[in-house]
Amino acid sequence: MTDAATTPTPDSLRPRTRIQQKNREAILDAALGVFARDGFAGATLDRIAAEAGLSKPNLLYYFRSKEAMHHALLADLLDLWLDPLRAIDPAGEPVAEILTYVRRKLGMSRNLPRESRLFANEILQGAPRLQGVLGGELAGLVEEKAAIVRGWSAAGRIAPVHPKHLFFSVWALTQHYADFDAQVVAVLGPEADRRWLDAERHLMQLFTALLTPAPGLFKQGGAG
Amino acid sequence: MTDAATTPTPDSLRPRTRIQQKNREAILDAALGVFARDGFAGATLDRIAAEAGLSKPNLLYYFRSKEAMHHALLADLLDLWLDPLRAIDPAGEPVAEILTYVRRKLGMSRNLPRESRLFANEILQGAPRLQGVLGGELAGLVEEKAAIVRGWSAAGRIAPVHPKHLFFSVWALTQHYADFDAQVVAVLGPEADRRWLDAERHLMQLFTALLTPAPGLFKQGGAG
DNA sequence: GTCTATATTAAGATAGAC
DNA sequence: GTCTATCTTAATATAGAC
Repeated sequence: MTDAATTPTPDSLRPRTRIQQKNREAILDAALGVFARDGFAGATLDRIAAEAGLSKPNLLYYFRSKEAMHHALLADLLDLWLDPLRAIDPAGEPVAEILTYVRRKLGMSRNLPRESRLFANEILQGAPRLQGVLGGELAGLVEEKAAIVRGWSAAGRIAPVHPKHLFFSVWALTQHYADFDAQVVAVLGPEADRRWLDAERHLMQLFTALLTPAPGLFKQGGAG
Repeated sequence: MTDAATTPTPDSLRPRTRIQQKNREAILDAALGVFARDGFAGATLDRIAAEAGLSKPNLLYYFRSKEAMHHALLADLLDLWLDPLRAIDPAGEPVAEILTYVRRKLGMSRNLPRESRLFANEILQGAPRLQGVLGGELAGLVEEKAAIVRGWSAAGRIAPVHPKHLFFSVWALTQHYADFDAQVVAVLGPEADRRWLDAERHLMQLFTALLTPAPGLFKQGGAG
């Protein structure tokens, strides 16, 4: 079955010419930067137009409103954002699985800081446009992964931790380096160049200490 | 020496009638809520006026501009924000000092969430009005306290950690519960009522695990 | 599809009566 | 000190030519 009118084709996937695609992407890229820095209310179409290299009315040819641009960005974001969490494998080695998760999330902070800030802005403002998704898709996925962590704790393969607060910790610690970068850089001064490397080392140490089970208790099966 | 004209009296301390004081405080209180939720650009004088129970022109009788209100809030905030960090005592028991610090910071997230979000909004936007203070007062204080932590690590009284990234971790983990409350509540669902208690337990466990030095290495002096 | 010109609304700030 | 009325600017969005 090829793509057809059977399933309602989402707006973001409607076929377009190469020029249309290119302009759409240029607009969304510019909008991402502006929304991330200035928030929804602080962002202006003038700025987005300038950064995209298009005129303001031309922006509104591609998106019917500022709101629509913001919506298009957010709609794609959560999926991307949750990829590392989805990748947690119940069959993997528990501590390694979580350390990998942390490393991936930190990598996203480093490589996608605008996305992180867009998300942070939205949540800070009470998640007016994400409420449903947070309580639905996100809560469901977290519930599923929390059960895995709970199982690992019960089996003594990691220390007993509150699974959901463990995830909060991963989010808080990794996203901090994107969202609060201005503060991180100001505090570190000349050390700031090394911040991503030092952050990774620090977070590996932190989660290893938190999760490594106390020796001699429960351990069943051992390594491998 | 009582207060006199010797030191330039800051605007926020100029003597006022009780009514003036009360209105000023009502305005700042309302402004704090609105700036925290909507960011600087998203905040409107109409909203602030409504929440303060005053007319818009009356707001501008007390503060010459929206910018001035924001400035007044930020000016007081950093001092308050850094109090728990200042309280870290080099003569205290290392792990206990840091756990106390974490507990105080978490308490501030719980009791002063608007302040936390105001601060987060500002940093998220690149700290345009705090750059100087972050690189000055904040960086200086962190440097001082980092030296203490470094000393504790060197003496084997806590595990060897990167002191500044340790502070970042405290900030990220505690402020997350204020700034991302919408997400925390959505993910926890019915558990959300217990979030502050569970967060405290989780963070105590996390920092205890991170900081407690490996037994048998270095330990000099022991308990007491 | 892209532009110039413009309608419309909202928000910061001021004037001036009381 | 506080209000109503208003000025002014800036920003979203649209009309209509090309």
